[in-house]
Amino acid sequence: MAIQAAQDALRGAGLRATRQRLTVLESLRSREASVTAQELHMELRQAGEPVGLTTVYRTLTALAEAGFLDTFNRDGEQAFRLCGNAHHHHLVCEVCNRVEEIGAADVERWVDDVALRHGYHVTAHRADIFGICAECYAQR
Amino acid sequence: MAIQAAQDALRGAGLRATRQRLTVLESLRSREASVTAQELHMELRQAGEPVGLTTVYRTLTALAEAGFLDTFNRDGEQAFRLCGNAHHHHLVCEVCNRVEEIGAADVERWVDDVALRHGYHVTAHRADIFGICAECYAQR
DNA sequence: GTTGTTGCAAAGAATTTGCAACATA
DNA sequence: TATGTTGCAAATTCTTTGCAACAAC
Repeated sequence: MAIQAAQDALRGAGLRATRQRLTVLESLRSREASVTAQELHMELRQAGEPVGLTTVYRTLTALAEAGFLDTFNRDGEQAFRLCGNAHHHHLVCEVCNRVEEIGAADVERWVDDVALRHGYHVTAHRADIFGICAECYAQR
Repeated sequence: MAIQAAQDALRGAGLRATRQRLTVLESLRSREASVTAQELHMELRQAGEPVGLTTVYRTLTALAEAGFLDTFNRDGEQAFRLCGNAHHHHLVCEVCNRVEEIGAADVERWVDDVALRHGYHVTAHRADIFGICAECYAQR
């Protein structure tokens, strides 16, 4: 995502393209792992591009609501990761927090089937696999 | 779960069968929805069987670790629900928090398949469907 | 009796809110 | 310039811990 693209993305979501938001987006862009607000805030501070903790929280929440970020629950703490806009599922490394998006037509079929049988009106679903990636596994 | 069964369950997990723990188990027993520690604490207080909030937290955590409870993340707050000991997935009503356990052989196959292809060593997986149950949907 | 458990009060940690200064469009 | 945004400090909320009294085995 170039700076231009990031600006467009923000504006598309009705958000002003401020330095802070662009900084957050840029930091998320090159990242395979998910991050919490606290982690991101600290990293930006150490990188000399400080953004207030409050702003990090607000930015991550806004981006997630706009559909730019996926959210994960990491031991009570909320973690975020940039994602495409399409629906997908995840393969998460519990050691390095890397997140891979995986397609899952099989799962979609299963979801529809189960909901139909139980008379539920589906609003969302989630299918994540947690494990240790090959790299982290080799280092133990 | 009779009182005797509850006592056995606790002892099996290396936990003493105290009044508080039996009260919590009994309250979970007849419940279709998940509950948070705060909710359960309040309900017990109103029911005239008070258990300290700290104890509710500790009991729910211990029971979950022992495999008696499933845990859910309800908007940042942790919710619990009694479950069988076997592995399973969930169909969750977002209005009344009712949780139905659903088998998912299809999902298990998908999990193994994806992990294999990505070289991951699976530690856990989760597949939940969120929606509105027929009952709640009718009342809107 | 010994050891695990309880529950209060206090501490901790993540997240949200009020509000005045400020930046974007 | 008008309105959205920032960031500090303070408030909230969920959860955990220290510790002395207490209950289960």
